[in-house]
Amino acid sequence: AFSALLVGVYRGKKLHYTGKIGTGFSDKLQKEMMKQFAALVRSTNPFDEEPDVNKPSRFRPNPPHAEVTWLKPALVCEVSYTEMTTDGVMRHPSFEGMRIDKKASQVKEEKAMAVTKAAVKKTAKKSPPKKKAKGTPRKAAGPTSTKTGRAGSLLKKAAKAERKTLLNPADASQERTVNGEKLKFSNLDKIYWPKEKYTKRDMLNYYYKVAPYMLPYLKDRPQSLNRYPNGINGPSFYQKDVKGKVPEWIRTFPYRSEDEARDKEFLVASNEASLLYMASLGAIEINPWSSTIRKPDQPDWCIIDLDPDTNTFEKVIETARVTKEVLDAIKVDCYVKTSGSTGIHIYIPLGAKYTYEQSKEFARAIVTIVQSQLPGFTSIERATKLRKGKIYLDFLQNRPQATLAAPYSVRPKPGATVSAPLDWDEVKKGLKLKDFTIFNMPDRLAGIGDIFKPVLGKGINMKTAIKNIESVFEV
DNA sequence: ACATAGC
DNA sequence: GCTATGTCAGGTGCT
DNA sequence: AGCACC
Ligand SMILES: [Mn+2]
Ligand SMILES: [Mn+2]
Repeated sequence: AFSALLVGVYRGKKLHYTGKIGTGFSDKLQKEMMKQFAALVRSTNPFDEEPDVNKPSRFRPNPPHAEVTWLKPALVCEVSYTEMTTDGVMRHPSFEGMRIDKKASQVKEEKAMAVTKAAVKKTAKKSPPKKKAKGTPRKAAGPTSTKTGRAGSLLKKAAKAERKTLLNPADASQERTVNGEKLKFSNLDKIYWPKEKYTKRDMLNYYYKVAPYMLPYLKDRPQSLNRYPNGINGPSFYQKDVKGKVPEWIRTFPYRSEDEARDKEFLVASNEASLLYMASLGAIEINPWSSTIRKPDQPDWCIIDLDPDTNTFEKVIETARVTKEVLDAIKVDCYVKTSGSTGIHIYIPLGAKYTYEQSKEFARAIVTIVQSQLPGFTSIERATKLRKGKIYLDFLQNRPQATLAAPYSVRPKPGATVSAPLDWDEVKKGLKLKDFTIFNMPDRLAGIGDIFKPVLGKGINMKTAIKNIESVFEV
């Protein structure tokens, strides 16, 4: 298979590079295309200038190494994209299909058109095959947004442009209606990140932009609020019980704590308005349960939380890779994200089919194997004193009421970092937590979409997985 | 943000 | 009446 | 029962 297509258009006699397409083709279609490509392989670059296929982009800061296979520029395909960047390549390109009706030599740059026609571009091409990665670099934002509309039903899945901004840069206090609820945002000029001078407004605008991608991981889940009303260097506090303290449209989930004989209520996220409401309270971090109120004791995912303590992030990356190998060996799907702070989170989809207890014990089995393979710098001891500074393979977050920073959650850390879902091919030397922030995550999402989505899928078969553990690892 | 204690 | 201060977690593994 | 930990 190939990871991306390099395409271009003719300027006079010269074929000019216009970008790399990494999405929009199915596995089946890819197979057919590869057959077609076989006869067109050539040894030299057909473009006027050779593109750098390994150039990092803003949303793939550390792309997997790609090798190019050049093709004769004989084939034409259709591509949707949101605009041309200042570097002259397509922004958020997505493959829309081959065009057997067009000759390669006819493919010219399209002019900006009215909103009714063509977000479409025809191009001749060649391709850089690679294993299975999905790379799609591009660079820097254009200064204006060249409006390219959608050509109706022709485009099934055009790359989405970033959502527009929620709050204006001028007023310190603003009201907006979201999901039919009037939300008041105040203290918008308050500096939440002093070193960078990022404000509460910056954070709220971020949450608004990513809300559609983030909501599935929050909806119907009780929340543990961790509030920083005066920014990341100010005092913070936890808030779980919101009974009588939130507007009536905010959903809640009743509970009783062990010691206190008082009725309490968790806040439950239900829509964008509730996400923005939490953020407006200074909840920089969003910390949802792993289960929903529909099945409060049955988590949708199992978490393996890698906490580095004194170790380098390189070692955490190595630990994540070993964890992935162990899970691959027993045929268990898993997905990975940066914590946004110092560690890495690995999620295994459970489909709300098992209890927290089962999830925890499954995680324990996995991390026990990982620890035995990396005894030098990992630990599963709960007591920090016994860990001796090793990476903690934390499986104990798989219990009722425990939370972790959600996918795409902002963290109260320098740089306004966010928890960033990753492709496994990005989890390698060179990965940096600080590469993912409130300012570049919306672009990455528009480009590659929510790659964490399978976490909410059908879920693994734990019985089969445990059987595989027994046979593969002889435990 | 809000309740209560203290001046 | 005004300002200062306090409060806004909690279950669990373990000793 | 109390503490440490997340
Ligand atoms: Mn962690
Ligand atoms: Mn942890």
